[in-house]
Amino acid sequence: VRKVLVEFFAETEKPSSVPDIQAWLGQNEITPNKTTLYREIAFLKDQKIIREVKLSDNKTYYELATREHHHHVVCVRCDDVQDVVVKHDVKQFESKIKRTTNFTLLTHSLEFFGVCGSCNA
Amino acid sequence: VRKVLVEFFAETEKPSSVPDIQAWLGQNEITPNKTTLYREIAFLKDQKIIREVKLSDNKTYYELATREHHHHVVCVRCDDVQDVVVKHDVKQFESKIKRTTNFTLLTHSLEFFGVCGSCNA
DNA sequence: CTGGTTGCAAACGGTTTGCAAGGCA
DNA sequence: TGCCTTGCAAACCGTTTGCAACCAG
Repeated sequence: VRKVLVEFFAETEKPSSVPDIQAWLGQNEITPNKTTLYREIAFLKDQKIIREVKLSDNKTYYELATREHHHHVVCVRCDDVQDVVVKHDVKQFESKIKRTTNFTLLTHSLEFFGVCGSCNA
Repeated sequence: VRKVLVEFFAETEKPSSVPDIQAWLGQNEITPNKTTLYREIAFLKDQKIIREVKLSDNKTYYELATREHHHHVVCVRCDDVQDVVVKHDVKQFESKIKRTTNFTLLTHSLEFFGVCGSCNA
């Protein structure tokens, strides 16, 4: 199952949740138990092959960790997700935050919500 | 219950989840049914008295909507949450995103994760 | 009488856990 | 044999829903 998962992530550009993955695999005649899926996902995450992504619903999404650092725009109508790469990123904020809060920063997450082109039409 | 909730949010500076609120109320001898809480929270959110906040766990948090627009720094050790106000904010990114994705942007969410001062000691 | 409020029980959906069984070196 | 992998069932936890009771104007 592990290999199939890596292939899945390689050819999937959008973040996927475990239920998403299970549904997709199901259409390809692969029907692993959900426990297996959750365990494999945890493994791949530990190995830093995939990374967690949180969108607005209370689910956990995953995407290949090899992808360039980026953020997401989520359509509130159709749930479509697009990547956005922000030049210079949020780094400019981090030094200020370190000064004002004395946190040691590890990561950040930035998502935008709106209505996509096709839903606007 | 509604009044108590508004008071609760007024004197609480950190985002709170419904289970959080229920626990806090419990210590003050107020024990409403969780259904009631969820319904009141939904009401306050509809009235735009409180707003939703998503942190890294799969729970929904709420805070007073009257607070200045800000973001959060979450300690990955103790889950402490601090507010941060970022000057000029993320607005600078939004115009670029509008151009490249033709989304109509509504909101964004930005959270930082790290280790707080006391957990670092 | 009516509309808004509350409670309870059940369901739901994503996620986790305990345990037993299977596959392979 | 021993370890890694899989499945199944049940639990968990936040959240939602249907329904009945209740209270106030």
